Order: sequence, then C-alpha cells, then structure tokens
Amino acid sequence: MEGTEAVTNGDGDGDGGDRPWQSYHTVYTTGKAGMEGVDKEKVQRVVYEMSKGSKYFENEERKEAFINQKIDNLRIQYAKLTQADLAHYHKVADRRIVELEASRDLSRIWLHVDMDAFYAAVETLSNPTLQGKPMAVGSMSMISTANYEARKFGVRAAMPGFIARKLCPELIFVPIDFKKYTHYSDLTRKVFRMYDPNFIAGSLDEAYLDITEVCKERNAKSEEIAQELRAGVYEETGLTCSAGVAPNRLLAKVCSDINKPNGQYVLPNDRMAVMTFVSSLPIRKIGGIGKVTEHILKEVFGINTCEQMLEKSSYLYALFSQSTAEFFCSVGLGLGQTGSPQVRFRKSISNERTFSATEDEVLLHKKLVELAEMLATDMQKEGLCGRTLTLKLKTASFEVRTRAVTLQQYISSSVDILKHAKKLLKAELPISVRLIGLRVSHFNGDRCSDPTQKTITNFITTGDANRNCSYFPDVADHDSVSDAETSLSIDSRQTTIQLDWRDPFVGNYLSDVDYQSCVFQKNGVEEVKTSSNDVTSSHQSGFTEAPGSTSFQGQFEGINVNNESKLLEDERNSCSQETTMLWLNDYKCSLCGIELPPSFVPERLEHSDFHLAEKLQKEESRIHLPSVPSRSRSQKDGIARQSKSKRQKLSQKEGKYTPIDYFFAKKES
DNA sequence: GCGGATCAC
DNA sequence: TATGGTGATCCGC
Repeated sequence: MEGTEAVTNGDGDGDGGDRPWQSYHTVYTTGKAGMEGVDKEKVQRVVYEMSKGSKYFENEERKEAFINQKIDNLRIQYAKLTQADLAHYHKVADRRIVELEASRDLSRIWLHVDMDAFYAAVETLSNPTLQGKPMAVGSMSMISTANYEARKFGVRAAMPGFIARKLCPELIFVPIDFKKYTHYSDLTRKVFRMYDPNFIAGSLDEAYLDITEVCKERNAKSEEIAQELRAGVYEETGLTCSAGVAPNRLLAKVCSDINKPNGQYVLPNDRMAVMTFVSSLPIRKIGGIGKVTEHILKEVFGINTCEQMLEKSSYLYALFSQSTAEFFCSVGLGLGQTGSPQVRFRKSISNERTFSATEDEVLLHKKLVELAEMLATDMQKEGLCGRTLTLKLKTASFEVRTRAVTLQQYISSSVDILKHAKKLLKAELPISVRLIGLRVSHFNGDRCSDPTQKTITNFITTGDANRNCSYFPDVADHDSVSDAETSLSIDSRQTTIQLDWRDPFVGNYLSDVDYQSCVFQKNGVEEVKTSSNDVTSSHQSGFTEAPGSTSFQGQFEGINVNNESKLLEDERNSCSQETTMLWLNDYKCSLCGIELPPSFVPERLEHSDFHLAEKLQKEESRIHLPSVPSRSRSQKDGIARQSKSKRQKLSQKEGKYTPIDYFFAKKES
C-alpha cells in the first residue's frame, strides 16, 4: 500500500513472517476481567482471519503505519537530545515531581463501583434461561457486553458479533435495551446515594463515591463499607458488582478491576502502599492511557509500568507537552483526583448513524435530514442552543473527516441545523460514506428555552408555553389539550416540497430551506423511535445527575433575533418539542401504517405532505387562533391552502402511491 | 477556531 | 453481509 511500507520499529512483532496475525494490533486481547484463561494466540488469529482484506482492516493498517511513523519521529528526537537538554529537563522534571508530591492528598477515601458485565447481567436477570450460557448483548456488527461464559472464548465488548460467533459458535445474541439498563442503573444509584449523596456517576454501570464521611461516622473500615454497599446493590437489584477503594479516584478505578467479578480491593491511604502498588502496575491499567499511548511509551521510552514514568520523567518532559508529561508523572506517583468536582455542564451534543456505504446524494440528504431532526429534538429537550456545527463523515474506506462552521448566532432548530449541515456536506461531494454525524457545540451559556420563563415570542404566539397544540393523543398531560390548541406554529419552510429531489444540495427553492417531513408539535409525549435498532442511548453520564442543572435560567437576550421569520422560529423552538411523521422501522408510516420503502424518496415526501395537509385541514375546521399576530396568521393560512390543494391531488389517487414518473413530470412546479 | 486523534464506556 | 454511538480533550496548526 502506498505510503505504508513497513516501518520497522523493532518491537519483535515481525510483519511478514509465518504468523501474520501477530502484527495486527487489536484491542481485544489486552487483559480484561474474565479473560485470564483465554488462548490469546487463537483469538488473535481468528480476528485477523476474519478481518483480513476488509476495508476496516486496511484502515487499521494505515492507522498503525501512521503511529509507527510517529514513533520513529519520537525516537529520532529522543536520540538527538544532548546532555545539556537532558540536564535541563532533569531539573524541570524533578522540580515538578517534588511539587506533585507535595500536593498528595491522603485524606479522602474513594470507592469505585463497577457492575459486573452489566448489560449481560441485566438480560440474564430478565431471562434466566441465559444463565450459564455464553451470551453477548449487541448485534452481528457490534457487541456491547459479553458475559463471563462468553469471555472464556475471547468474546468481549467492542468486538463485532460476527467475529465473536466465530470464536464461540454457541454464542447467544441479545439485542441491546437501554431502558432496561437505565432502570437497573437507577436502582443501583439509590444504594450509592446512601453512602455518598454526591456520588459521581461515570456511566450507567459505574460510579465514584467519597466514603470518607461514612467511614468516620460509622467508625467503619472502608473494606466493610465496600462489602456492605455491594451487598446492598445485590439486594436491590440481584446484580453483582465489584469495588475498589483507594485514596483517589484514579486508583480506586484501577482497584475495582482487580478482583472482578463480584470482588473488591482496598488500597490503604498510605504513601508507601500507594507507591508499592503503582511500582509494578502496567500503564495500560490507568484510565486515559489507551492502546496508542501504551504503544508509544513502550516503544520509544521502554516504559511498561507506572514506576517507570518517574524514571523516564526527564525524557517525557523533553518530548511531550508539559501537561502530558505532568499527567504521566502524576501517574508514576499514584496521584489522582480527590476533590468532588464542581457541577459540569455538557459541552456538546451530537448524533451519528452508520449505514451501508453510499454515494447516492438523495440518500445522504435524507440521512442528514433525519439526523438534523433528531438532534434538534434532543437539543430542545435540554434547551440547548449552540453556534458551532460539526459534520462528521466516515468514508467507505473508514477514513473519518470532520467539517465545522461557527456561526454568528446560536441555533437549535432542525431547519437551521440542516441548512448549515447541507452546506458542509455539499462541499465534500461526491463522496462515498458509511456514517454521517452532526454535533452542536459552543453553547449559549443560558438555556435557550425555559418553559417557566416566558419569552416575548412564545408569549405572543402561544399565550402559554405549556400548552402546545398536539397532534398525537397526549397521554402525558390530559389537561393541556382540553380546549382549542393555542399554538399552530408550523413553519412554512417545513412544508415546502422539494422539487428537484435528485439534487438536494443545490440550494433552496421556494423558501429558505427544503424539508422532507412535516413536523408537528406535541408536548409531553414520549418520542417514537425512527427505527427498530435505533438506540437513543441517553448516556447517563456525570452531568445528568448534576444538581442545579434544572435551575438554570433561560434568557432571551443572548439570542440574535434579526427578522420576523427568525422570531417565529425561535418561538417554535422555545415553547415546544417537535414530532415528526415517522417511518417506523424506516418502512411504515407512523400515522396511517402505509408501507413505503426508504428508497421511495419522492413518494415519501408526498406522503408526509399528505398528512400535514390532513392535519392542517382538521385544525382549521375547529380552531380559532387567539392573539396571533396577523403576519404569522396569514402565513399559516397560505400554507394551509397550498397543502390542501396538494391533498386534493392525492385524494384523487385514493391515497395510493403516486407513480414514480409523476415526480419527474411534476418538474413544471 | 478547525481538524485529526485518542480515550472511555 | 457485517467493525457502534456519545462526549470529552489535546495537539498542531
């Protein structure tokens, strides 16, 4: 392959020999709990055989070559260091190590809890026949968690299912079900709260607890508290967990892994104990040191254990940034965070989807529309507005690209997201991609919407932000729709039919932005998933627990409102959530059940317009809009008329699909 | 501010 | 047949 000629780095892995699989560095054989008796050589061989020749594999090879290049460069720099250089960095490093040592805090006792094979354990709980059988939660593409029976075969998280099945033909696959895991996670957190009300949730299945106070109050050893907590978790959930106790979070995490599953390990708050512990600890066990960092530190500096970080500290300061070198040294000293962190807010929100690679622009556009809508919905749920939009693409050859814009104003609506996402994507065309993602960051310090605070616009148009018109039966709040709906803020842009659907990226036609689905409003109704395998993995990370996050006051001042239509749109964003007419399983209309395959793009477009027209007609016949400014009222009437005529066309065809040539002929506009 | 990369779960 | 999704951070421009 061009540019990837073997970069011999002398790590003894010899590429071309009779064991080619040894040079394929996967993450699957690094010692994880439950993998002790595994024949790593065999796993490595199977993974290699299954991957060899694939696009994914080729990309991994490119990445590996790139890292080896980097290693070679570092080695050259290393060799070039003069005595004077080294003397200098020796001083720098030593001084810093003394400072770090002085900052050591042995006053706190931290406990890290980690549920054992969490998803798999939950699934076994709800289906006991899985007990004792090798099982994995996930799909043929990706495994999230494997139970311990499966791990004996080398099956593990992040491994694609089809490889896992090769390793273990008996393997049972269970689809992922976040709702279930969230439920059990909540149960565990109830227990955690009793030991530290301010515990830090790392994810659904792990948490950090500062048990200093509990130990003091109850005059108990940390070991006893850990034991009791684990018993409590088991009692509450029927699930086992492991715990690690140490003077800081970094070490506590390492410790929880030591006697996994269903075990615990206590590292006492004693400097010597910590130093001894760290002296033989492989660096890969440290959170933040992954496959690549481990590789570099080993190949360039000969570092394998945390202790060696200190021995090589001068070189680390010479070749890495100060903050990186400092992190490495603190690891060598066994230091870690001991304070309870301040409340942290999320810094970005994103979504991405993988699909079979395509360069079909209509299809790509459709994906973009779906992502923009999902993202806008998520943002509105949290009242977020951001001004940086990032498009992520993964090409058919697994190369990842990101393209970003930072805007003058904050955005949150799907229309705005889509508008800018389209520009970013268009600049990359033509391209064959297998993944598209969107991310919004650079948030407005304030929440964009706060139902309790009336902005000018939602006051004018709705009178009451909590009473949105609802198309779907509102199961959550019966009071809200008892009388005539008070808002009918369907943006004209959302109803526009895109005429030249074969090139969705050429720009905007009748209006600002073309749009493929009609968007209705609802309030308090659980969203409908767009497809069966759609995992809205509402990652329960630390900040979701953050106290005070709900008390954040929304302010309108920060949002740049420049014209009337923007005003309308802000109103729509700030007072309600959106619901789209969805294609269930990407196939079936969520409103009438009619089936239309994804490839029928124009037909679908027409179909969603049909439903919009239907809705508008219904509402027109029974709603009188109070206190709506005349401008927006007339706009809405205009749309209604337009959509109604469309609906008549459709009804002439008795609601059947329109023949495809109709869409070609329709170009007259 | 952007884009690539790494990392964790 | 087939290698995920979300969020954070760091580095070098």
